[in-house]
Amino acid sequence: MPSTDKAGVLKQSFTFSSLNEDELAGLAGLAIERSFVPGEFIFWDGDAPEWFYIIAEGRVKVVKHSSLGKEFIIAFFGSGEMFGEVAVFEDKPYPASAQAVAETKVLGIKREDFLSFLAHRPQVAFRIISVLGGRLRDAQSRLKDLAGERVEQRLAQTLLMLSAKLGSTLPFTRQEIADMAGTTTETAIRFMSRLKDGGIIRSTRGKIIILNETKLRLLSEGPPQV
Amino acid sequence: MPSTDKAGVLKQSFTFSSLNEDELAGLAGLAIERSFVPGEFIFWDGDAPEWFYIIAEGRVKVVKHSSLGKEFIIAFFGSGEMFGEVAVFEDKPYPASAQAVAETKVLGIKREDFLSFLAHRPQVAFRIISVLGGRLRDAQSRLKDLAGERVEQRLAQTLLMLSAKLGSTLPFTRQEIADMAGTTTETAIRFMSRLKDGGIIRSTRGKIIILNETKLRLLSEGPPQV
DNA sequence: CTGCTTATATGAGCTAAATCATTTTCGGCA
DNA sequence: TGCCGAAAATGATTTAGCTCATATAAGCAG
Repeated sequence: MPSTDKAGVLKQSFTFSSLNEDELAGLAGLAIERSFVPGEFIFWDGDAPEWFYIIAEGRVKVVKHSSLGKEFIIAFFGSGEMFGEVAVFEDKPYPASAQAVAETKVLGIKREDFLSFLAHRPQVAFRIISVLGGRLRDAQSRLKDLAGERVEQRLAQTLLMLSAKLGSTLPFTRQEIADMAGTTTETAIRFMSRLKDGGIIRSTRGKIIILNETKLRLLSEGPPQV
Repeated sequence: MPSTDKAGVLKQSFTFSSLNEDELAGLAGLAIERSFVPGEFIFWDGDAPEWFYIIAEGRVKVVKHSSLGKEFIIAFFGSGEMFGEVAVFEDKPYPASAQAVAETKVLGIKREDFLSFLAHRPQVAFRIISVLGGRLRDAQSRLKDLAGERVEQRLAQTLLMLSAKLGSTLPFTRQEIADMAGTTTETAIRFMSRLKDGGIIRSTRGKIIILNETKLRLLSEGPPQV
């Protein structure tokens, strides 16, 4: 018996939720399932883009490394989200690496299979445009922050972005937050300590709970008048 | 008589070049032409996304401002390139401002008109996926640079990116380069002076000519061993 | 419970790059 | 031609935040 209901996984993803049963079954037929343990890489920056992925369960981070080896986290993805798609559409090497951060199952679809499936489903193409558009918007906003805001504001901005997506409980270490905001772990820790003192967050090891989003937003916007 | 051959402009853009004469004419019929003088804004960050734009002639920069007013240049666009599309697809306010940097003519198409045109042209949707994918890739690469590389390497990277798109003669001031690399004008000037001394670039006012791309690439990659 | 690993915390210096200030050069135009 | 505004150049000073070093605490395996 199948270990995962592939069509069900596809159905619950934004990109494919508009497909009917037959179409879902057809696409599911093209998909294979792969499992990864925490820390394992799904693909590496520079690999040929053979596969397009959808997360069935678990969590994946997409990262790039600087010339000095420092890690930058482009994004975290969870169930129903796709990744690796940019490389697939352009037929260029993956521009980043994907790494499982939890016990993770993904559906993989071969590049050519996916493209020919897509050729007959304009509505899926529109969904993809929508997803890419949203990601582009995010990326440009982060670019502006990295280029022009100070660390405090970048960190606050990062927390807000995460909470908009995941709710007020964020399952991240300070190191991960730092790698998303483009700063060091120490700086992230110091900032979080101040947020804790100010009653803006609460936290346990590896978890951050946002208590006062309004104050956090102030910090992320205004000049550092604290 | 029409001041501009609208269908001709569309035809020479990557996104629409696959359309046939009739389709081009149809789309051209939806487009209006607008002209801008250097410095004039086409839309502002936060405006409602009524229009989707294609450049007929001239040059446009897309910028975002930090909380302290510092300008960050997301991209420059020239003839045949589209901009403002992310806002249009998502029906959210423009996430950045667009400003003409030269005498510029653009074709504008109303959001709804464009979307309904697109609904019947999957091949155009694929082109758009391709454009968005490329821009997303660029943005993510720049994110990594801004977060993890030092200014020297970011500046070198910026020059390389521009030369890949425009050739070895780059019509930019040091200030513009700085605003793209996320640094200050002074720092950009100092860096350029060193590049000049090293015979890597030549330059006149407002123009930079890359003489030795190989050396520049070394600078952009390696640790600063100069 | 005990030890071990990993996250969090905190202090003290150091440095890349920003800031501030002034000067020189260029190119268009009256 | 000579003037003027913008771009480019250069020096001096300051500082945000990175680095390095060391310490405490929390979860987990045996």
